[in-house]
Amino acid sequence: MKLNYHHLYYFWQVAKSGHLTRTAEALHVSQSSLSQQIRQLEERLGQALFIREGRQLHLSEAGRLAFDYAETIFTQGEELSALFAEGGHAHREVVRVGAVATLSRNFQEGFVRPLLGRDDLDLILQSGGMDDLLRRLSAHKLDVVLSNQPVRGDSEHPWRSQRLARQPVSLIAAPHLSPPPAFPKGLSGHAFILPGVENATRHAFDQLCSHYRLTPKIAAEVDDMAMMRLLARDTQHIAVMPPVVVRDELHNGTLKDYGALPGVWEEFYAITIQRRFESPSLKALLTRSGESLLD
Amino acid sequence: MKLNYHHLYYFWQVAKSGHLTRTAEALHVSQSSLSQQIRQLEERLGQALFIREGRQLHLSEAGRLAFDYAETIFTQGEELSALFAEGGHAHREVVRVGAVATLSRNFQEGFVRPLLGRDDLDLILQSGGMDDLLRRLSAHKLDVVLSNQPVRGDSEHPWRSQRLARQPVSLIAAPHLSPPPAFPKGLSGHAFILPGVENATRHAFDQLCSHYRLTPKIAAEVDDMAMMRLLARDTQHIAVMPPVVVRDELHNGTLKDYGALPGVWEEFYAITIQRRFESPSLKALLTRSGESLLD
DNA sequence: ATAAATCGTTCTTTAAAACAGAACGAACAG
DNA sequence: CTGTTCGTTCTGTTTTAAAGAACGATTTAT
Repeated sequence: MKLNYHHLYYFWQVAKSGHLTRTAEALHVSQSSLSQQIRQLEERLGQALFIREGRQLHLSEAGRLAFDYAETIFTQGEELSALFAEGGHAHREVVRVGAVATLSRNFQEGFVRPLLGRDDLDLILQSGGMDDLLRRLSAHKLDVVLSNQPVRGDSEHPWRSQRLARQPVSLIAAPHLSPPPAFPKGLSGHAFILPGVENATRHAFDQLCSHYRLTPKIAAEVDDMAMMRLLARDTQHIAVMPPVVVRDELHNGTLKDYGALPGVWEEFYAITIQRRFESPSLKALLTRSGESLLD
Repeated sequence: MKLNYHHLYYFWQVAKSGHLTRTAEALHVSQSSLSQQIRQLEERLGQALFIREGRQLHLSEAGRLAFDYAETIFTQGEELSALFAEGGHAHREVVRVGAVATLSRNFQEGFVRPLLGRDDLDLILQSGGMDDLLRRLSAHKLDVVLSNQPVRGDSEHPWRSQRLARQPVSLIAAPHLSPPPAFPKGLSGHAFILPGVENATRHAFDQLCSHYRLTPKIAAEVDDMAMMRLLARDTQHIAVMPPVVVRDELHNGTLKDYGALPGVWEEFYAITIQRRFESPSLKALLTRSGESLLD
């Protein structure tokens, strides 16, 4: 037995104003009709939504609960309605991409590159924390979230994490360092700029160090790749990061790649909610091979 | 001309499965009925929601948009429905209070104290950042947010900030300090533990210092009142905080109150969204005099 | 290649709902 | 005590949703 949204709508309107007669006039229906349909809703839900005191209506506790739901339901509906009302113009395709703020900008750019040239489509890029982005994903305010970590979905949040690409992680530092850093030997006297502890790359790095019984000196822990790039450029410390991030600096000799760390990868995941109808453009993005994303 | 949620529901169901006939069977209606009502929805919105290719249905861009809205609308509806379905038992009153994590725990406790004894009511307390809490407030997942700062509401977010109480802010430190700190003189040689710069109390403190041309030495900036309490207890520095926070320590002599700062107040605000029907218990909380909150 | 089956649309009829109007009763104002 | 106001209930009417049949287009099977 399904919930009747028509009834719920009337309930919502009456609950908002608190008056049956006035609402009936505003909605251009008779008060008897309103009264009946609200009663039907109450019967359907099995509980009184209003407490009748004399000739006044007060929300019951159940009513307050229902009202909260009705509020989000119908504000959404009105938003939708308004969206279609404003000019009958056809809707352009929209792809909304969220990326965790700590993600390499190069990668983000590589991901959306196929969409950049197209003027038949709106691209929306948003940065944020993982929690925030996933919330937006669940609320259908985003189509995909880019992250360097997969997430485990559950029945309530049926997220799907798909690895798009992985890239090696190197020791990056100023050129002409002496002694030149190398892994696993030749690190003495150097300090490190590392990703923060909640980063998966950092975890892999720590494991690697532990395996070789190294306790590297840490100069800084940085979450943001753009920030790490700056620090690598402006200090004499060794940054542990994917070379792509500092591609330009490597090319023009400002920085040098002292070699990749074995078994340490920066990984990239696309997190989506499984849907029957994915946007065709997004689908195309997700089925590309990983290579083209990382150059 | 209002949006027909009945039509939207059918559209949502068909869009989810992608098949009209199967959906018709699942919903126990004829496919003709489904087809017609979806067509009516399209006419109402002025745009095709499905693209008919041969005998297949694909979502149009407008359809994808509508589907996203429908999704949130009807998942909310199903949640509501489920809530009432699980046993016909009457709903207990619920008061959901959010508090910014930096707020004094004493104050939070004082605020909800009248509700603690009542077993006819569920109390839900949540901590979090201001952004997060306000989002929950807007989504009707919270009834009130406690903060030490007011927020300005706008048309989209009609928040109402109501000052509940204010309390003096004192210099708090270990007893028997020499020289005993005093304001505005007698601060030399002492360092301070202060609230973070985004805190309104800190702002008032800085203004006061600037007025007396003082540049106090800062030992630590702490956002969390509970943390500040610990630091005050375990260091020799002077904490700038409301005495309430360390009431116990003041009482048993672990800490000493060296006097209130003139014109500096810690303020407490309750942020709500204006509604016609507030929970009576919440209403009672909000109309109390401020004094009882702070002892 | 042609027949049969599948799937969505359209038209017409039938069933179900939403609706309006009148009668009723309780609460409040003067 | 007498209007008037406001919500409820009952009854008949109107509107809307639903079912069924006919149709056309597309895919599958023979």
